[in-house]
Amino acid sequence: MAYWLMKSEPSVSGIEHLKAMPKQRDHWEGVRNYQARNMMRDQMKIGDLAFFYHSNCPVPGIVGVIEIVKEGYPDPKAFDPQSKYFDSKSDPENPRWFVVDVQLQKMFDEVISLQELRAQHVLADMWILRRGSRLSITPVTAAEWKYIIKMIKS
DNA sequence: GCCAACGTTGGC
DNA sequence: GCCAACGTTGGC
Repeated sequence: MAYWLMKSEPSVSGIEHLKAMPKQRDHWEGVRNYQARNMMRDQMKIGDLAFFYHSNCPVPGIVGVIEIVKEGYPDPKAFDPQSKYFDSKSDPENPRWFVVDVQLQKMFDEVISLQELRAQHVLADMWILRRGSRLSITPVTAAEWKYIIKMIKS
């Protein structure tokens, strides 16, 4: 079983949006980066857990835990000309973009902020904390996962 | 294949 | 809004 961190902008689709969905479940749409695509298409497995990260907002940080409940399949929005995620170069016969389905497992009472994460020296090598890191889906090690889980404020 | 120009991300 | 760091595009 693997661990991940998945970024989303709360103004576009934050954890509250997922919480409001039927069964608190939704597909993770709109990823248009090949590295992140490859992870969704090839590596994410049912039962994997991911941190839900809010980016580009007043207090960026980890706001909850989600579980992968359906493995990679073509992103339907890439074929929908009405969608902002439409990609004319994505051929249904050979899809370019993929999604996974996720389900909310835990929403934290308080955000574990980027600032707090940066203050933990043991997390210095974490992907999200590396300089210039922009990738929207990144792997998390088991050690990082365990450490961050202990930072949840109850 | 190189690389300049451009677009995007995302913290601050 | 600024801007550093990346990723993508397209001419050559």
